[in-house]
Amino acid sequence: MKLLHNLNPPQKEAVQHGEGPLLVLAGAGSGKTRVIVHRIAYLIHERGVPPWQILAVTFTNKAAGEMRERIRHMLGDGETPLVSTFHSTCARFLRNDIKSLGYDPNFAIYDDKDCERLLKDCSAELNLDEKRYPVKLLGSSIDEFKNQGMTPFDVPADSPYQATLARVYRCYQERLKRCNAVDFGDLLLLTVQLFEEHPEVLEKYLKRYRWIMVDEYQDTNPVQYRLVQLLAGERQNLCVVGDDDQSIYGWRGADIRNILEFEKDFPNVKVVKLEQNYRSTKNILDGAWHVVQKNRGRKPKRLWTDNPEGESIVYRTLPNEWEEARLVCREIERFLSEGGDLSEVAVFYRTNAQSRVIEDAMVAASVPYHMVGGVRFYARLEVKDILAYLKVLDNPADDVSLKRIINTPPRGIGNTTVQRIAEFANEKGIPFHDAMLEGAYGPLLPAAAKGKVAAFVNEMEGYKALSEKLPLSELTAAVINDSGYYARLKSLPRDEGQDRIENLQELVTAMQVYETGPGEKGLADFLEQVALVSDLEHEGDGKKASATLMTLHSAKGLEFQLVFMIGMEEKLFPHARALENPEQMEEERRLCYVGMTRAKKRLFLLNVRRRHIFGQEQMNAPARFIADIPKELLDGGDLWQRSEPSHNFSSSSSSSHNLASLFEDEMEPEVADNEVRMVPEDGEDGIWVGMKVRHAQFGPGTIRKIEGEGDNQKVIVWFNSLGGPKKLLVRFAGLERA
DNA sequence: CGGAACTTGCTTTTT
DNA sequence: GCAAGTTCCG
Repeated sequence: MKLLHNLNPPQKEAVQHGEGPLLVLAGAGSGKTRVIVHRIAYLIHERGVPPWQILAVTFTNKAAGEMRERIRHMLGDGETPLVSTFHSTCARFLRNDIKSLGYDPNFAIYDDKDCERLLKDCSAELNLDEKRYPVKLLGSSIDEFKNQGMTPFDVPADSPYQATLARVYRCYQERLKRCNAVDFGDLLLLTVQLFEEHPEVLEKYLKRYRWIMVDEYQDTNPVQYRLVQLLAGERQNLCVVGDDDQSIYGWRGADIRNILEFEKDFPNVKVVKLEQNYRSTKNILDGAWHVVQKNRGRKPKRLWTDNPEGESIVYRTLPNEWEEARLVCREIERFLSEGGDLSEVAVFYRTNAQSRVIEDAMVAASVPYHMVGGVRFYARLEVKDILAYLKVLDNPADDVSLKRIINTPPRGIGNTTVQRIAEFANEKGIPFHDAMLEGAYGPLLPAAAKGKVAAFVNEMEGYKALSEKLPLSELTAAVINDSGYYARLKSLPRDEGQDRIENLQELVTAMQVYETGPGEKGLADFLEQVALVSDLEHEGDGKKASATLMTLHSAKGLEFQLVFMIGMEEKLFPHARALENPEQMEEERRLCYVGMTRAKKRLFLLNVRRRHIFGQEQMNAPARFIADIPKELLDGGDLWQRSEPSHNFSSSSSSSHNLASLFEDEMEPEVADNEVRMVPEDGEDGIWVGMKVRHAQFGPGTIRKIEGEGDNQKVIVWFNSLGGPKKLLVRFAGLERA
């Protein structure tokens, strides 16, 4: 076993550390996962620790998956340690022992949307003014309370406002319990409560899990911190790995002090620093360091690398987001022509909304890509609808799901009826489901409504019966058909219905895959996966090479040879909401650091002069981070406010464009409007047959024909250079009026 | 009660 | 610019 082979001295030190707390400060690209994996193998092989005594906790499913994979690769197929996210770990504990807290073990896990529905009911019950207490705000406040480890009774009523929040929180919590449901925050908080109020339960887990590892420790919030402490027990065989420079989840309650003060919390801790970076070129590493080094709340340190200096970091400013996207595609093509591998390419953006333009450009340029995150599959309307049927079958007390489907598709059970049932449920403090039965069989409702509700109850009983004999995928197919949901989608206009039908087919396929996979095959287990994994893994796409699109947040832990960071503009990145708050600004800076340090060989920092946000044109200054990178590391750095020359079509008509003033609104010459207006927004005034245009590549030409509208608008242009026509998507052509 | 037409408010980031 | 929520009408 070459366990210690190819490890540098500090890595070895971390791997070989025995009992007692261990803090590994692992810089970007310093072989962090490697250390965890090797350490686990070391414990098992050299220390004789049984695998089932080891628990490794991560933040994301992706990280857990990767770690599991690498452990299996190292240890083979035998028994493996439990590697899972905080939330899945807690869900597992709660499924076993939540009875002690008065919930049923088949509790549902609510996502944000579900919680919002519930909160709305609470808000109504408490007669709150929705203007003063927007549901969104209530939700985030409660989430924050939970992250801090506070129950409704821990909320200090030091102002009327706080007192109201506490009341909402209490109401919300009661309702969740009545639904036999928990939210994400509860998974952690209830587990802590469980352990603190029932020491005998904790004892059970302490006996079993004797070695605890926590990845990305800098991202733990106070509840997670408490959980880790509880699980460490007196043994304190606790190994935490993290990097304060990569703490990017402050908004989710993560407290960077957890890692900065770990040494205080565990006085006899062993600290190991991993400072050699194996990933990036010197230029990239240096550039990133200059960005993050400005932060005050960090442990002073500087990574080093034996890697070559490498290429300069490339900085470019484009006229608009479409040109930005096109540059990305062109550079990807260049990279491929140099023999690069598409799976080594990533595009990072600050907000999900930015992905669309890139996607469109990639489709147009035929660059295969896949998106990580984004609109989650299981969050789609139609998927949630069908899942709601299944959730009710699994847990009839689930009010939110039941109310969702009772009249979806329409079965003539209107608002009045639902309201009456809900009122009855509230009066009695019983689940909506029980009140609904009363409606179907008792004197609660007028005859017409009663009949319809009874029919629905019947329908659900039918599914329940099916659920006992059919595999999940077939049950689901039956629900989709028999409920009339499918017929309804069919009846929609083609463009609306088709996507949704395909999504439902994908849902059934996902279930079939799940059924043939290993492990549990039940409905409850599937639902848990859906709640916690929250996205379909598209690994099955045959590892077909494709570029990766994702937010900066989901980029953490990954690496690529070629990285683009787009939208490097003030108000976007750093995000507008961070501008006023120094702490949040530090987090943006770390986010920038995380993004840059993902790049192994080539790094592009891009921004645009004008961008559409909320459908409105905005002009923002370049991200401040650009100016923090020494000019000698940057290609384009000395001209940092200059437009990208070779792709700035109007540069010939106005050389003043090349100078620094472009970002100042007043100075913006109107000539620049041309190229922007040419980008079709709603197909309005911009173009007409016979119009003379200029194309970056093909030069001057004349529009012969216009086809389609909006995003799909195409033009046929007769180009002089070609001596013939060319069909172009207006959106991507970047045509300029000639 | 159901569906169309209109209005709104929204965007950080994820389990 | 868009999706979701609300209002209004048949």
